[in-house]
Amino acid sequence: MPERLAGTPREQILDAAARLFSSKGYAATSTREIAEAVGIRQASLYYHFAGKGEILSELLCQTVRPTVDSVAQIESLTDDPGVALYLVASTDVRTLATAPYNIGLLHLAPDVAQVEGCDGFTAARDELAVTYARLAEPITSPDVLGSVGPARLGEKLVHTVEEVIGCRNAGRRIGVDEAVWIASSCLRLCGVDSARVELVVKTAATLLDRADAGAGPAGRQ
Amino acid sequence: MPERLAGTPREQILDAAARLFSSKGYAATSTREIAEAVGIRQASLYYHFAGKGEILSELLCQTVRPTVDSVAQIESLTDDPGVALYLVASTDVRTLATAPYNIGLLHLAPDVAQVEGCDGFTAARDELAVTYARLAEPITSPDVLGSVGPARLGEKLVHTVEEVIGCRNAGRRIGVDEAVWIASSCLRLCGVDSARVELVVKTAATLLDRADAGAGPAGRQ
DNA sequence: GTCTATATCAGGATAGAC
DNA sequence: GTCTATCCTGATATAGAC
Repeated sequence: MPERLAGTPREQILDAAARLFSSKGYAATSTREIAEAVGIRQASLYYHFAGKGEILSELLCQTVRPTVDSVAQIESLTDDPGVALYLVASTDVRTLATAPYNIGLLHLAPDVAQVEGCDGFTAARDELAVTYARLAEPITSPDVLGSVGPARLGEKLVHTVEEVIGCRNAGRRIGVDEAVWIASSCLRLCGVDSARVELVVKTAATLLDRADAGAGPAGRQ
Repeated sequence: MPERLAGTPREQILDAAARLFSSKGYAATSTREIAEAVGIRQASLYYHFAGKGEILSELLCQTVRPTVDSVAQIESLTDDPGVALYLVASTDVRTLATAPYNIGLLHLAPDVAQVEGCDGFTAARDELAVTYARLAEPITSPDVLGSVGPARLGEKLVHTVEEVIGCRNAGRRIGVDEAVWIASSCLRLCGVDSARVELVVKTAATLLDRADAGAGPAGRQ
Protein backbone atom coordinates (compact mmCIF):
# COMPACT_ATOMS: atom_id res chain seq x y z
CA MET A 1 0.00 0.00 0.00
CA PRO A 2 2.44 2.62 -1.18
CA GLU A 3 -0.20 5.19 -2.04
CA ARG A 4 -1.82 7.71 0.24
CA LEU A 5 -5.47 7.19 0.95
CA ALA A 6 -6.11 9.79 -1.71
CA GLY A 7 -4.38 11.57 -4.56
CA THR A 8 -4.08 15.23 -5.27
CA PRO A 9 -6.48 17.64 -3.58
CA ARG A 10 -8.26 17.95 -6.90
CA GLU A 11 -8.83 14.20 -7.05
CA GLN A 12 -9.96 14.12 -3.46
CA ILE A 13 -12.51 16.80 -4.18
CA LEU A 14 -13.78 14.96 -7.22
CA ASP A 15 -14.07 11.75 -5.28
CA ALA A 16 -15.98 13.32 -2.43
CA ALA A 17 -18.24 15.19 -4.81
CA ALA A 18 -18.94 12.02 -6.76
CA ARG A 19 -19.99 10.23 -3.61
CA LEU A 20 -22.21 13.06 -2.40
CA PHE A 21 -23.72 13.95 -5.78
CA SER A 22 -24.61 10.35 -6.52
CA SER A 23 -26.13 9.71 -3.12
CA LYS A 24 -27.87 13.01 -2.38
CA GLY A 25 -28.17 14.62 -5.77
CA TYR A 26 -26.34 17.59 -7.24
CA ALA A 27 -28.57 20.44 -6.15
CA ALA A 28 -29.05 18.91 -2.72
CA THR A 29 -25.33 18.70 -2.06
CA SER A 30 -23.64 21.79 -0.69
CA THR A 31 -20.11 22.85 -1.39
CA ARG A 32 -19.66 22.92 2.38
CA GLU A 33 -20.32 19.19 2.58
CA ILE A 34 -17.83 18.47 -0.17
CA ALA A 35 -15.17 20.54 1.54
CA GLU A 36 -15.87 18.92 4.88
CA ALA A 37 -15.53 15.45 3.36
CA VAL A 38 -12.12 16.40 1.99
CA GLY A 39 -11.05 18.08 5.19
CA ILE A 40 -10.72 21.62 3.94
CA ARG A 41 -12.82 24.76 4.22
CA GLN A 42 -15.63 25.54 1.82
CA ALA A 43 -13.92 28.57 0.34
CA SER A 44 -10.80 26.56 -0.47
CA LEU A 45 -12.67 24.65 -3.13
CA TYR A 46 -12.59 27.75 -5.27
CA TYR A 47 -8.86 27.53 -5.62
CA HIS A 48 -9.21 24.18 -7.45
CA PHE A 49 -12.47 24.68 -9.29
CA ALA A 50 -14.29 27.69 -10.64
CA GLY A 51 -17.46 26.53 -8.92
CA LYS A 52 -19.80 23.70 -8.16
CA GLY A 53 -20.69 23.30 -11.82
CA GLU A 54 -17.13 22.72 -12.90
CA ILE A 55 -16.77 19.85 -10.44
CA LEU A 56 -19.89 18.28 -11.89
CA SER A 57 -18.75 18.80 -15.45
CA GLU A 58 -15.47 17.00 -14.84
CA LEU A 59 -17.26 14.06 -13.20
CA LEU A 60 -19.70 13.70 -16.08
CA CYS A 61 -16.92 13.64 -18.65
CA GLN A 62 -15.24 10.80 -16.80
CA THR A 63 -18.29 8.61 -17.40
CA VAL A 64 -18.04 8.69 -21.18
CA ARG A 65 -14.44 9.40 -22.06
CA PRO A 66 -13.15 5.82 -21.65
CA THR A 67 -15.82 4.39 -23.92
CA VAL A 68 -15.45 7.02 -26.60
CA ASP A 69 -11.70 6.52 -26.59
CA SER A 70 -12.07 2.76 -26.93
CA VAL A 71 -14.10 2.84 -30.13
CA ALA A 72 -11.19 3.20 -32.55
CA GLN A 73 -9.27 0.38 -30.92
CA ILE A 74 -12.29 -1.92 -30.97
CA GLU A 75 -12.96 -1.25 -34.60
CA SER A 76 -9.38 -2.21 -35.40
CA LEU A 77 -10.01 -5.60 -33.81
CA THR A 78 -12.92 -6.71 -35.95
CA ASP A 79 -14.88 -5.99 -39.10
CA ASP A 80 -18.05 -7.57 -37.78
CA PRO A 81 -20.30 -4.70 -36.69
CA GLY A 82 -22.23 -6.98 -34.34
CA VAL A 83 -19.07 -7.93 -32.50
CA ALA A 84 -17.90 -4.33 -32.47
CA LEU A 85 -21.25 -3.18 -31.09
CA TYR A 86 -21.07 -5.77 -28.37
CA LEU A 87 -17.53 -4.77 -27.46
CA VAL A 88 -18.32 -1.08 -27.31
CA ALA A 89 -21.34 -1.83 -25.16
CA SER A 90 -19.21 -4.03 -22.92
CA THR A 91 -16.68 -1.26 -22.46
CA ASP A 92 -19.47 1.13 -21.66
CA VAL A 93 -20.96 -1.31 -19.15
CA ARG A 94 -17.61 -1.83 -17.51
CA THR A 95 -16.94 1.89 -17.25
CA LEU A 96 -20.29 2.55 -15.64
CA ALA A 97 -20.15 -0.53 -13.44
CA THR A 98 -16.67 -0.11 -12.03
CA ALA A 99 -16.66 3.60 -11.37
CA PRO A 100 -16.18 4.23 -7.66
CA TYR A 101 -19.60 5.86 -7.45
CA ASN A 102 -22.68 5.70 -9.59
CA ILE A 103 -22.19 9.07 -11.21
CA GLY A 104 -23.85 7.85 -14.38
CA LEU A 105 -27.08 8.60 -12.56
CA LEU A 106 -26.40 12.28 -12.59
CA HIS A 107 -26.85 13.24 -16.21
CA LEU A 108 -30.45 12.06 -16.11
CA ALA A 109 -31.39 14.37 -13.28
CA PRO A 110 -33.04 17.64 -14.32
CA ASP A 111 -31.03 19.74 -11.90
CA VAL A 112 -27.87 18.45 -13.54
CA ALA A 113 -29.16 18.89 -17.07
CA GLN A 114 -29.59 22.57 -16.33
CA VAL A 115 -25.99 23.18 -15.37
CA GLU A 116 -24.05 25.14 -17.96
CA GLY A 117 -20.59 24.27 -19.17
CA CYS A 118 -21.09 20.53 -19.63
CA ASP A 119 -20.76 20.75 -23.40
CA GLY A 120 -17.84 18.38 -23.46
CA PHE A 121 -19.93 15.71 -21.86
CA THR A 122 -23.00 16.12 -24.03
CA ALA A 123 -20.92 16.17 -27.19
CA ALA A 124 -19.14 12.97 -26.20
CA ARG A 125 -22.42 11.31 -25.35
CA ASP A 126 -23.99 12.30 -28.64
CA GLU A 127 -20.96 10.95 -30.45
CA LEU A 128 -21.39 7.69 -28.59
CA ALA A 129 -25.01 7.44 -29.69
CA VAL A 130 -23.94 7.94 -33.29
CA THR A 131 -21.38 5.18 -32.94
CA TYR A 132 -23.96 2.80 -31.52
CA ALA A 133 -26.26 3.68 -34.41
CA ARG A 134 -23.59 3.12 -37.03
CA LEU A 135 -22.60 -0.26 -35.64
CA ALA A 136 -26.15 -1.41 -35.01
CA GLU A 137 -27.67 -0.54 -38.36
CA PRO A 138 -26.20 -3.36 -40.45
CA ILE A 139 -27.25 -6.07 -37.99
CA THR A 140 -30.72 -4.75 -37.20
CA SER A 141 -33.79 -6.56 -38.47
CA PRO A 142 -36.03 -4.66 -40.91
CA ASP A 143 -39.04 -4.54 -38.61
CA VAL A 144 -36.99 -2.89 -35.86
CA LEU A 145 -35.38 -0.40 -38.23
CA GLY A 146 -38.78 0.37 -39.64
CA SER A 147 -40.15 1.18 -36.19
CA VAL A 148 -37.46 3.41 -34.81
CA GLY A 149 -34.88 4.24 -37.44
CA PRO A 150 -31.10 4.20 -36.95
CA ALA A 151 -30.65 7.45 -35.05
CA ARG A 152 -33.22 6.70 -32.40
CA LEU A 153 -31.97 3.15 -32.18
CA GLY A 154 -28.57 4.55 -31.27
CA GLU A 155 -30.05 6.55 -28.44
CA LYS A 156 -31.97 3.56 -27.24
CA LEU A 157 -28.90 1.39 -27.13
CA VAL A 158 -27.13 4.02 -25.06
CA HIS A 159 -30.09 3.93 -22.70
CA THR A 160 -29.97 0.16 -22.67
CA VAL A 161 -26.41 0.15 -21.47
CA GLU A 162 -27.38 2.64 -18.82
CA GLU A 163 -29.36 -0.16 -17.26
CA VAL A 164 -26.14 -0.57 -15.30
CA ILE A 165 -26.95 2.68 -13.56
CA GLY A 166 -30.31 1.34 -12.47
CA CYS A 167 -28.72 -1.82 -11.11
CA ARG A 168 -26.20 0.06 -9.06
CA ASN A 169 -28.87 2.43 -7.90
CA ALA A 170 -30.80 -0.56 -6.59
CA GLY A 171 -27.82 -1.34 -4.42
CA ARG A 172 -26.51 -4.31 -6.41
CA ARG A 173 -23.10 -4.74 -7.89
CA ILE A 174 -22.91 -5.96 -11.46
CA GLY A 175 -21.60 -9.49 -11.90
CA VAL A 176 -20.02 -10.86 -15.05
CA ASP A 177 -23.19 -12.64 -16.18
CA GLU A 178 -25.22 -9.51 -15.73
CA ALA A 179 -22.68 -7.40 -17.58
CA VAL A 180 -22.73 -9.83 -20.49
CA TRP A 181 -26.51 -9.83 -20.50
CA ILE A 182 -26.74 -6.05 -20.57
CA ALA A 183 -24.22 -5.72 -23.38
CA SER A 184 -25.91 -8.45 -25.36
CA SER A 185 -29.26 -6.74 -24.80
CA CYS A 186 -28.09 -4.29 -27.42
CA LEU A 187 -28.03 -7.14 -29.92
CA ARG A 188 -31.37 -8.55 -28.82
CA LEU A 189 -33.05 -5.19 -29.17
CA CYS A 190 -31.83 -5.03 -32.75
CA GLY A 191 -33.72 -8.23 -33.42
CA VAL A 192 -30.74 -10.56 -33.34
CA ASP A 193 -31.82 -14.03 -32.28
CA SER A 194 -30.50 -15.86 -29.22
CA ALA A 195 -28.27 -18.25 -31.14
CA ARG A 196 -26.44 -15.48 -32.93
CA VAL A 197 -26.17 -13.46 -29.74
CA GLU A 198 -24.34 -16.31 -28.06
CA LEU A 199 -22.04 -16.62 -31.03
CA VAL A 200 -21.15 -12.93 -30.95
CA VAL A 201 -20.46 -13.08 -27.23
CA LYS A 202 -18.04 -15.96 -27.71
CA THR A 203 -16.33 -14.34 -30.66
CA ALA A 204 -15.87 -11.15 -28.70
CA ALA A 205 -14.41 -13.04 -25.75
CA THR A 206 -11.77 -14.77 -27.86
CA LEU A 207 -10.94 -11.49 -29.60
CA LEU A 208 -10.35 -9.84 -26.24
CA ASP A 209 -8.18 -12.71 -25.06
CA ARG A 210 -6.03 -12.39 -28.15
CA ALA A 211 -5.77 -8.64 -27.76
CA ASP A 212 -4.86 -8.98 -24.09
CA ALA A 213 -2.20 -11.54 -24.91
CA GLY A 214 -0.82 -9.28 -27.60
CA ALA A 215 -0.68 -6.35 -25.22
CA GLY A 216 1.28 -8.37 -22.71
CA PRO A 217 0.50 -8.94 -19.03
CA ALA A 218 -0.21 -5.27 -18.53
CA GLY A 219 -3.38 -5.75 -20.54
CA ARG A 220 -4.95 -7.60 -17.64
CA GLN A 221 -4.25 -4.76 -15.29
CA MET B 1 -64.32 23.75 -23.99
CA PRO B 2 -66.56 23.67 -20.96
CA GLU B 3 -63.77 23.29 -18.43
CA ARG B 4 -61.76 25.95 -16.73
CA LEU B 5 -58.12 26.15 -17.66
CA ALA B 6 -57.44 24.27 -14.42
CA GLY B 7 -59.19 22.17 -11.82
CA THR B 8 -59.13 22.45 -8.06
CA PRO B 9 -56.33 24.41 -6.43
CA ARG B 10 -54.82 21.11 -5.36
CA GLU B 11 -54.71 19.93 -8.97
CA GLN B 12 -53.27 23.22 -10.12
CA ILE B 13 -50.50 22.93 -7.58
CA LEU B 14 -49.73 19.38 -8.63
CA ASP B 15 -49.64 20.38 -12.27
CA ALA B 16 -47.32 23.31 -11.69
CA ALA B 17 -45.08 21.23 -9.45
CA ALA B 18 -44.93 18.48 -12.04
CA ARG B 19 -43.83 20.93 -14.69
CA LEU B 20 -41.19 22.53 -12.51
CA PHE B 21 -39.89 19.36 -10.88
CA SER B 22 -39.50 17.63 -14.23
CA SER B 23 -37.76 20.56 -15.87
CA LYS B 24 -35.57 21.91 -13.05
CA GLY B 25 -35.41 19.01 -10.63
CA TYR B 26 -36.99 18.56 -7.24
CA ALA B 27 -34.36 20.07 -4.99
CA ALA B 28 -33.76 22.92 -7.41
CA THR B 29 -37.41 23.93 -7.45
CA SER B 30 -38.59 26.24 -4.72
CA THR B 31 -42.03 26.28 -3.20
CA ARG B 32 -42.13 29.95 -4.16
CA GLU B 33 -41.92 29.08 -7.84
CA ILE B 34 -44.71 26.56 -7.53
CA ALA B 35 -46.94 29.04 -5.77
CA GLU B 36 -46.13 31.74 -8.28
CA ALA B 37 -47.00 29.44 -11.17
CA VAL B 38 -50.38 28.76 -9.60
CA GLY B 39 -50.97 32.38 -8.76
CA ILE B 40 -51.01 32.17 -5.00
CA ARG B 41 -48.53 33.00 -2.27
CA GLN B 42 -45.88 30.58 -1.13
CA ALA B 43 -47.36 30.14 2.33
CA SER B 44 -50.74 29.20 0.92
CA LEU B 45 -49.34 25.93 -0.36
CA TYR B 46 -49.26 24.70 3.20
CA TYR B 47 -53.00 24.74 3.41
CA HIS B 48 -53.21 22.09 0.67
CA PHE B 49 -50.09 20.06 1.36
CA ALA B 50 -48.04 19.31 4.45
CA GLY B 51 -44.91 20.29 2.57
CA LYS B 52 -42.85 20.00 -0.55
CA GLY B 53 -42.34 16.29 -0.01
CA GLU B 54 -46.03 15.50 0.01
CA ILE B 55 -46.49 17.18 -3.37
CA LEU B 56 -43.73 15.03 -4.77
CA SER B 57 -45.11 11.87 -3.23
CA GLU B 58 -48.51 12.38 -4.83
CA LEU B 59 -46.92 13.01 -8.23
CA LEU B 60 -44.81 9.88 -8.05
CA CYS B 61 -47.78 7.71 -7.18
CA GLN B 62 -49.63 8.97 -10.24
CA THR B 63 -46.91 7.51 -12.48
CA VAL B 64 -47.48 3.91 -11.42
CA ARG B 65 -51.06 3.64 -10.19
CA PRO B 66 -52.70 3.32 -13.62
CA THR B 67 -50.44 0.47 -14.67
CA VAL B 68 -50.73 -1.41 -11.40
CA ASP B 69 -54.50 -1.10 -11.56
CA SER B 70 -54.61 -2.39 -15.13
CA VAL B 71 -52.88 -5.68 -14.41
CA ALA B 72 -55.93 -7.60 -13.18
CA GLN B 73 -58.00 -6.49 -16.14
CA ILE B 74 -55.30 -7.45 -18.62
CA GLU B 75 -54.89 -10.88 -17.10
CA SER B 76 -58.61 -11.46 -17.49
CA LEU B 77 -58.24 -10.82 -21.22
CA THR B 78 -55.67 -13.51 -21.99
CA ASP B 79 -53.94 -16.59 -20.65
CA ASP B 80 -50.88 -16.07 -22.82
CA PRO B 81 -48.20 -14.58 -20.54
CA GLY B 82 -46.37 -13.10 -23.51
CA VAL B 83 -49.43 -11.19 -24.62
CA ALA B 84 -50.17 -10.13 -21.05
CA LEU B 85 -46.60 -8.92 -20.61
CA TYR B 86 -46.83 -6.92 -23.79
CA LEU B 87 -50.14 -5.38 -22.74
CA VAL B 88 -48.91 -4.42 -19.29
CA ALA B 89 -45.80 -2.90 -20.84
CA SER B 90 -47.98 -1.02 -23.34
CA THR B 91 -50.12 0.38 -20.56
CA ASP B 92 -47.01 1.42 -18.73
CA VAL B 93 -45.59 3.06 -21.85
CA ARG B 94 -48.82 4.88 -22.47
CA THR B 95 -49.02 6.14 -18.89
CA LEU B 96 -45.48 7.46 -18.97
CA ALA B 97 -45.80 8.84 -22.49
CA THR B 98 -49.07 10.70 -22.14
CA ALA B 99 -48.58 12.23 -18.71
CA PRO B 100 -48.66 16.02 -19.05
CA TYR B 101 -45.07 16.22 -17.85
CA ASN B 102 -42.23 13.76 -17.72
CA ILE B 103 -42.46 13.10 -14.01
CA GLY B 104 -41.24 9.55 -14.50
CA LEU B 105 -37.79 11.13 -14.54
CA LEU B 106 -38.05 12.08 -10.93
CA HIS B 107 -37.80 8.79 -9.12
CA LEU B 108 -34.37 8.18 -10.61
CA ALA B 109 -32.91 11.36 -9.19
CA PRO B 110 -30.98 11.01 -5.93
CA ASP B 111 -32.53 14.09 -4.37
CA VAL B 112 -35.96 12.57 -4.90
CA ALA B 113 -34.93 9.12 -3.66
CA GLN B 114 -34.01 10.73 -0.37
CA VAL B 115 -37.43 12.21 0.31
CA GLU B 116 -39.33 10.42 3.05
CA GLY B 117 -42.97 9.43 2.83
CA CYS B 118 -42.95 7.99 -0.69
CA ASP B 119 -43.57 4.44 0.53
CA GLY B 120 -46.76 4.13 -1.48
CA PHE B 121 -44.86 4.77 -4.64
CA THR B 122 -41.96 2.43 -3.98
CA ALA B 123 -44.31 -0.35 -2.93
CA ALA B 124 -46.34 0.01 -6.12
CA ARG B 125 -43.23 0.06 -8.23
CA ASP B 126 -41.86 -3.06 -6.57
CA GLU B 127 -45.18 -4.78 -7.14
CA LEU B 128 -44.97 -3.85 -10.79
CA ALA B 129 -41.50 -5.39 -11.07
CA VAL B 130 -42.84 -8.61 -9.57
CA THR B 131 -45.65 -8.65 -12.10
CA TYR B 132 -43.25 -8.16 -14.98
CA ALA B 133 -41.12 -11.00 -13.60
CA ARG B 134 -44.09 -13.36 -13.23
CA LEU B 135 -45.34 -12.74 -16.75
CA ALA B 136 -41.90 -12.83 -18.34
CA GLU B 137 -40.58 -16.01 -16.77
CA PRO B 138 -42.57 -18.55 -18.82
CA ILE B 139 -41.62 -16.98 -22.14
CA THR B 140 -37.98 -16.29 -21.39
CA SER B 141 -35.26 -18.32 -23.08
CA PRO B 142 -33.03 -20.45 -20.83
CA ASP B 143 -29.85 -18.55 -21.58
CA VAL B 144 -31.42 -15.26 -20.52
CA LEU B 145 -32.94 -16.74 -17.36
CA GLY B 146 -29.60 -18.31 -16.57
CA SER B 147 -27.85 -14.95 -16.80
CA VAL B 148 -30.13 -12.76 -14.76
CA GLY B 149 -32.84 -14.79 -13.04
CA PRO B 150 -36.53 -13.87 -12.89
CA ALA B 151 -36.43 -11.20 -10.21
CA ARG B 152 -33.73 -9.12 -11.85
CA LEU B 153 -35.36 -9.66 -15.20
CA GLY B 154 -38.49 -8.03 -13.78
CA GLU B 155 -36.53 -4.98 -12.71
CA LYS B 156 -34.85 -4.81 -16.07
CA LEU B 157 -38.14 -4.87 -17.92
CA VAL B 158 -39.39 -2.02 -15.76
CA HIS B 159 -36.27 -0.12 -16.72
CA THR B 160 -36.82 -1.00 -20.35
CA VAL B 161 -40.25 0.57 -20.34
CA GLU B 162 -38.75 3.61 -18.70
CA GLU B 163 -36.98 4.20 -21.98
CA VAL B 164 -40.03 6.35 -22.58
CA ILE B 165 -38.69 8.72 -19.98
CA GLY B 166 -35.44 9.05 -21.85
CA CYS B 167 -37.26 9.77 -25.10
CA ARG B 168 -39.35 12.50 -23.58
CA ASN B 169 -36.31 13.88 -21.86
CA ALA B 170 -34.64 14.18 -25.26
CA GLY B 171 -37.52 16.42 -26.28
CA ARG B 172 -39.29 13.95 -28.52
CA ARG B 173 -42.85 12.80 -28.25
CA ILE B 174 -43.51 9.09 -28.47
CA GLY B 175 -45.26 7.94 -31.64
CA VAL B 176 -47.27 4.76 -32.01
CA ASP B 177 -44.44 2.87 -33.72
CA GLU B 178 -42.03 3.85 -31.01
CA ALA B 179 -44.47 2.88 -28.27
CA VAL B 180 -44.96 -0.53 -29.86
CA TRP B 181 -41.23 -0.97 -30.19
CA ILE B 182 -40.56 -0.13 -26.55
CA ALA B 183 -43.27 -2.45 -25.29
CA SER B 184 -42.09 -5.25 -27.57
CA SER B 185 -38.53 -4.66 -26.38
CA CYS B 186 -39.65 -6.46 -23.24
CA LEU B 187 -40.24 -9.55 -25.33
CA ARG B 188 -37.01 -9.22 -27.28
CA LEU B 189 -34.98 -8.93 -24.10
CA CYS B 190 -36.49 -12.19 -22.90
CA GLY B 191 -35.05 -13.84 -25.98
CA VAL B 192 -38.28 -14.01 -27.98
CA ASP B 193 -37.51 -13.96 -31.69
CA SER B 194 -38.75 -11.31 -34.12
CA ALA B 195 -41.41 -13.49 -35.73
CA ARG B 196 -43.05 -14.33 -32.44
CA VAL B 197 -42.81 -10.71 -31.29
CA GLU B 198 -44.80 -9.60 -34.30
CA LEU B 199 -47.38 -12.27 -33.62
CA VAL B 200 -47.83 -11.17 -30.02
CA VAL B 201 -48.19 -7.55 -31.06
CA LYS B 202 -50.96 -8.43 -33.49
CA THR B 203 -52.74 -10.69 -31.01
CA ALA B 204 -52.64 -7.95 -28.41
CA ALA B 205 -54.05 -5.40 -30.85
CA THR B 206 -57.06 -7.56 -31.73
CA LEU B 207 -57.63 -8.34 -28.06
CA LEU B 208 -57.73 -4.64 -27.27
CA ASP B 209 -60.11 -3.94 -30.13
CA ARG B 210 -62.47 -6.58 -28.85
CA ALA B 211 -62.25 -5.27 -25.30
CA ASP B 212 -62.87 -1.72 -26.47
CA ALA B 213 -65.89 -2.82 -28.46
CA GLY B 214 -67.20 -4.72 -25.45
CA ALA B 215 -66.78 -1.72 -23.21
CA GLY B 216 -68.72 0.43 -25.60
CA PRO B 217 -67.73 3.76 -27.15
CA ALA B 218 -66.51 5.00 -23.78
CA GLY B 219 -63.60 2.58 -24.09
CA ARG B 220 -62.09 4.78 -26.78
CA GLN B 221 -62.22 7.77 -24.50
C1' DG C 1 -58.67 29.52 1.90
C1' DT C 2 -55.63 33.08 1.12
C1' DC C 3 -53.02 36.68 2.74
C1' DT C 4 -48.75 39.41 5.14
C1' DA C 5 -45.00 39.07 7.82
C1' DT C 6 -41.36 36.84 9.64
C1' DA C 7 -38.49 33.29 11.95
C1' DT C 8 -34.74 30.45 11.00
C1' DC C 9 -31.39 28.69 8.51
C1' DA C 10 -28.30 27.39 4.67
C1' DG C 11 -26.64 28.18 0.14
C1' DG C 12 -22.67 29.87 -3.30
C1' DA C 13 -19.26 32.94 -3.94
C1' DT C 14 -15.69 36.70 -2.92
C1' DA C 15 -11.94 39.49 -0.37
C1' DG C 16 -7.96 39.48 1.64
C1' DA C 17 -4.76 37.76 5.48
C1' DC C 18 -1.17 34.34 6.06
C1' DG D 1 -2.86 26.70 -1.17
C1' DT D 2 -5.55 27.23 2.70
C1' DC D 3 -7.55 30.01 5.92
C1' DT D 4 -11.26 33.45 8.31
C1' DA D 5 -14.84 36.36 7.68
C1' DT D 6 -18.58 37.90 5.37
C1' DC D 7 -21.93 39.28 1.69
C1' DC D 8 -26.00 38.38 -0.39
C1' DT D 9 -29.43 35.70 -1.65
C1' DG D 10 -32.92 32.43 -1.23
C1' DA D 11 -34.88 28.40 1.06
C1' DT D 12 -38.88 26.07 4.12
C1' DA D 13 -42.04 26.64 7.35
C1' DT D 14 -44.99 29.01 10.93
C1' DA D 15 -48.13 32.65 13.18
C1' DG D 16 -51.89 35.03 12.94
C1' DA D 17 -54.91 38.62 10.48
C1' DC D 18 -58.81 38.77 7.28
